[in-house]
Amino acid sequence: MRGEATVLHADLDAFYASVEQRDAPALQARPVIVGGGVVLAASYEAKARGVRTAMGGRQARDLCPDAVVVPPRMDAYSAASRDVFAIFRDTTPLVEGLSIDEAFLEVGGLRRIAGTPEQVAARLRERVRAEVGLAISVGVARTKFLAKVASAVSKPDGLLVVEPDREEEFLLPLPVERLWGVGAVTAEKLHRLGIHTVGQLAELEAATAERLLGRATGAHLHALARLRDPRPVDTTRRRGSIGSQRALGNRPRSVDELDLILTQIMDRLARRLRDKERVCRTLVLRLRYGDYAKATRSRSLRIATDRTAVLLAVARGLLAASQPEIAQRGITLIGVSLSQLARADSVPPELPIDGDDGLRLDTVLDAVRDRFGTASVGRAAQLGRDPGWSTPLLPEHE
DNA sequence: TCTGGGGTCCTAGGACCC
DNA sequence: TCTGGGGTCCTAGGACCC
Repeated sequence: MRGEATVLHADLDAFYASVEQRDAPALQARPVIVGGGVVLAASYEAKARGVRTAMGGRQARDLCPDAVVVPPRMDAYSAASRDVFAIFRDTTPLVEGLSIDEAFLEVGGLRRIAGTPEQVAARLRERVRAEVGLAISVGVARTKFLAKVASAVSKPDGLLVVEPDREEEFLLPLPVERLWGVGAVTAEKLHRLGIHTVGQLAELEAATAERLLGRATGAHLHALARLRDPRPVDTTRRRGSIGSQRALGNRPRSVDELDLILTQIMDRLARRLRDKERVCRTLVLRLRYGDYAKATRSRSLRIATDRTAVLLAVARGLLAASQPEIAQRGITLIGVSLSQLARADSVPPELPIDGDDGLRLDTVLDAVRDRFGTASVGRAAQLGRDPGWSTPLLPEHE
């Protein structure tokens, strides 16, 4: 006995590009590409010409020379996302955000006040269109996974309900690439075994899938292919990490140049941390060398923090340790992500905040001034405006 | 294909503790 | 003194998603 189709997956269409077309009438009905070096988003007019997300800008312009290329306006997208999520939450309290432009909504309890899930979905689409000016596709199904596949199949500007007794008919003929979690590598492994459809994957023994794809991935994908997805809509999920990165191109970078970029990244990240009233305990430095091979270096602190100066000191230590490798191989990307996030108020405020064994704010300010000139001190002062940072927060062996 | 920027989850070895 | 099992944390890497 299967349950009812009460999960909505709502997914804005070509989100960044649609916001650009909404805000600039001249762009409407024209191919639009957001992002220069790499395609961040393409309007459906551009997609029709073969332009795809993550494609190199050069290739995209070759495919679609008359496309309008616009730089991303993250603030506008964040604002549009907030507006849409407000409508989600006005529809049902049971909203699980997945990314800036998509969410799951559980609407099973709304029948008496708002109608069937399909009626709720139709009204949601109308409201997003009327109040925010964007097209949104919605899939409705018994499970999150099926709802997500349904919204993807319904695009653009679609609504698709997968009734519980039609699930096999809907899912099994689809290519395995449609499974949420099957990318290029996994698809290739499956193809080598002659598996191209979800139905073929479902016919395997679970143990076979696990041997082929790894225990967790194999078991998970095999369960999805057999229509098993017990995950409920989870409204309590919070972000587990935040990060920031910069692609650098191929030219050589001096130690000072890298340090400046790292300082900017840490400044931004720590401010985001504080804005969200969160602290982090683990810092991961991400590098991509001249040959585009990736590496990570991480350090966990004894005590979670949101202090720019502490985090910057840790990041600088990791970067310094990587400097010989960077000098030898070159560097094309630097990034940092902060993880093991917790609520800021979970760290007792009386923790030691001003060590006496080095690393004082004024030392950092001096260093910043020496390196970048007095013009940078303003920002450096702001970046260290919270005086609470010290070596006691660093790992003991530092 | 000469390659963004933001995330999630899983694997695996070693340290360390009981 | 030696051996063992179980659990957690740290670090590094990889696949995948939008």
